[in-house]
This record gives sequence, structure tokens and C-alpha cells, in this order.
Amino acid sequence: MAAFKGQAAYSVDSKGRVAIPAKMRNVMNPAAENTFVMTRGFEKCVFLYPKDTWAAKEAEIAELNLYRGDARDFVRIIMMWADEVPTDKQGRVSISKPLLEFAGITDKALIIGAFDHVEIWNPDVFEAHLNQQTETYETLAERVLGV
Amino acid sequence: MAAFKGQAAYSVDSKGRVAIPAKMRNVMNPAAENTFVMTRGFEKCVFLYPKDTWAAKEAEIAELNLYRGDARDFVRIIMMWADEVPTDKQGRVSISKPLLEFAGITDKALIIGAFDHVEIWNPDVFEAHLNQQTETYETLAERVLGV
DNA sequence: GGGGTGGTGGGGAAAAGTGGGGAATCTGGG
DNA sequence: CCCAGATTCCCCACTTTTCCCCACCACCCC
Repeated sequence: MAAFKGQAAYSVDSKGRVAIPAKMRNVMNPAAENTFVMTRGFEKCVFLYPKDTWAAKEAEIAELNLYRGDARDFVRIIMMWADEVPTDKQGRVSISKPLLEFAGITDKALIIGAFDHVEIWNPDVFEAHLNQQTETYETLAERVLGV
Repeated sequence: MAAFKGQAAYSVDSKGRVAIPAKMRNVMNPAAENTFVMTRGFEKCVFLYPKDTWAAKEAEIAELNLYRGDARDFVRIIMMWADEVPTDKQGRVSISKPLLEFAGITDKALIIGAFDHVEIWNPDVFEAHLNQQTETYETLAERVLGV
């Protein structure tokens, strides 16, 4: 499946609905049935996985040894925040109240494509996250991709 | 595929469209389907990769372990600025508003062929970048290529 | 000098984002 | 068990933006 890319600053309406950019919807596999699984993200944001991609995540989780305490803690967190949400006819998803609260999202949201998933941020929180990074994009790329 | 070369000073119209020099379009692989993926460049400019070249980049990114925080930060940045743009019948691409803003491009653009990708600069920013370099072309060559 | 290629500009059609209203569902209290 | 209030879900309509096509002008090559 093609990767999610791009960014958009959209509004969140009074019902907690937010549009997913068409460019992101259009790269989804038909097997995802226009449905996402959203859960608590790493860092203070919401992650959205297409339904079919999420199935692979669950397969990973199934391999974990739940006799380990730390594995149980991880599974609890990722699953308790997870929610399967279909997009409506206008291509929107509604974010659950707990996730809105966790990510600090109120009326504006920044939606970014992040390869295998989509992220939804409070724009101010995202900017703060960027500012907190000590490395520049250039040196980060050099280190992560390892030239 | 042949390498991108050459330079051109073109105008950017009110819709954010800029022409890609025919000489650069003509060296593209047919597999690219006259489509670029543009993203945030290193330094303050926009990078354009032919679609087929970009696919190799995505294959690299797919190998990264996104449970690592620094890998997530890198993927976020490279993907959030990325946008797949086909050239229109006149051989133009439209640059997204976020990228125009990032690169400081308004009505004029300098387009540079840079081997495996094309770069789009604000002409003033490019000149400033050159002036800021402390090394001459000669010593730079010696250090990079000289044994 | 004429034809063709290449860059520039604008207008109409289609799609995408935003907001609101009404029906169905759930919850709590009488 | 039934009813009232609140919530959720689904559909419809409006506004804005984007996309695509067409026309023009200039330069270059024959």
C-alpha cells in the first residue's frame, strides 16, 4: 500500500468530527473498507491505522508473552485507547472524548501523514514537540538513515 | 536514468504553479509517469524526486523501526512535507502552500537539476546560501572527491 | 519567415471541507 | 416497565478550494 504523506490544518467541529484529507483516504487499501483504528499515539497525539494495517499490529501483539508484566502494561494501554471508526460520507472520523482529551485537541487539528499511519495533533502541541527537538532535520536524517 | 542537470529562473503564478524545464522532464524514466514527489529539502528549498526514484526512498523508510523515537521524528518530518504531484499538460507542478511557505517562495523560483532530484529555490535564498559558504568550489571538490 | 516547442495566464467544472438538522439509540429516573 | 432527556449517527446543503482544459505569447529551429 502506498504510504501516507502530507499535512493539513483542519477544524474539529462541535461533535468531535475531523476530516481526513482526500489524499490520505485515496492511498488506503480497499481492504481497509474506509475504516481506521485510532488509538493513543506515541507522543501526545492520536494515531490512525487503516483497518487492514491494524490487523498486522494485532498479529504482533498476539506474539507477546503476557506472562511478562511489562508486556501486559503495554497491551493494556494500546488496547484500552483503541477504537474502530469508519469514515462518514464526507470522509470524516469522530474522535472519542478520551482521545480528544489525551491529545489536548479542541477546535483545530493538524493532520499529518506518517508513512504507515495518520497522526492527529493539537497544532500548538505539535509545534512545541518540534521546538523541543535538539537536532536539525539534516543531522537527524544523517543519523537515522545512516549514511 | 539520466541525471538532472541545468538551471532555470521561472515564475510562480498565483496558483503556486511552476514549470519544470523540458530538459529535466525529458530525462525522466517513463515509469515515473510524469509525476514527482516533492518534499522538504535539506537547506531551505524544495526537493522533487521522480515517482519511481521516490519509491526506493520509501523502501528505505519502511525498514525503520518506528518504536524508536528518533526514527518517528524523522519519518514525521519527511512524510508530512511530502506530496505526490503530477505534471499538467503544460509540464508544470503545483507546489503546496506549506512548502511554498517553508522555502520562502513567492513569485519567482530558481529550478536546479541536482543529479537524482530537482531543487526549487527562492532565488534570493539560494544566493544567500552560496554567499554563506566559506569554502570555494575548488577546495570543496578537493575535500569531497580528493583522496 | 513559418512551424513547432516551451513557458505563462486565466476560466469553468468538479471535488473536498464545513456546518447543521432530524431520526435512531442509549441512559437514567420515576 | 415506561418515559424523558441526552447523545450518537446519518444524511443533506453550502462554500471554498482544487483540478483540468484551453488560449496566448515568445523563442528557437528549420
